[in-house]
Amino acid sequence: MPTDNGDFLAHYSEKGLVELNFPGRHVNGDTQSKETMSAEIRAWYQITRAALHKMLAGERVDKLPPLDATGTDFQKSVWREMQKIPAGQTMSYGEIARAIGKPKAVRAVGGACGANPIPVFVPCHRVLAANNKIGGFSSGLDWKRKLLAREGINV
DNA sequence: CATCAAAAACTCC
DNA sequence: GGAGTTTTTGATG
Repeated sequence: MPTDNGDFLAHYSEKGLVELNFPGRHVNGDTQSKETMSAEIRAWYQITRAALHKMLAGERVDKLPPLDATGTDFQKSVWREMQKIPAGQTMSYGEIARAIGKPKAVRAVGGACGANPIPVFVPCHRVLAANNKIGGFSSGLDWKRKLLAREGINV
């Protein structure tokens, strides 16, 4: 999946987008050409690519493919909560923890963010530490800063 | 399978 | 700096 920032790699199941990888972390082996994909996945691919371009351009994304992220109940709660963060805004790990009803699970929230298989669409980059510090990012802090800058957020 | 220990992208004093 | 909370993960019996 080519973008202005490199080639992303998407994984799909029968139910939707399972995983999205940043450029440079390619695990080759079981990639498929567009020709051998089902029509359904080709459609998702188009939507995914369009949404990705909008994200990288800092525009609001109106359409996303179905997401089929796998994880524990706790992780899915965290990811669901993060998807509710509007573009251009941030939350702290503590706020996420409160939002899912476990105010003291802040540390665990950090872990769930790190386990997020679909960065950008599940906007873990909009989650900062409590004192407005950048925290960490699984695919590199450069990406986090870049994505935040695109949305007009400065750290 | 059940249990235990250790670690984590945090927070608060 | 250091202690505290929750969850996940890998080792062990």
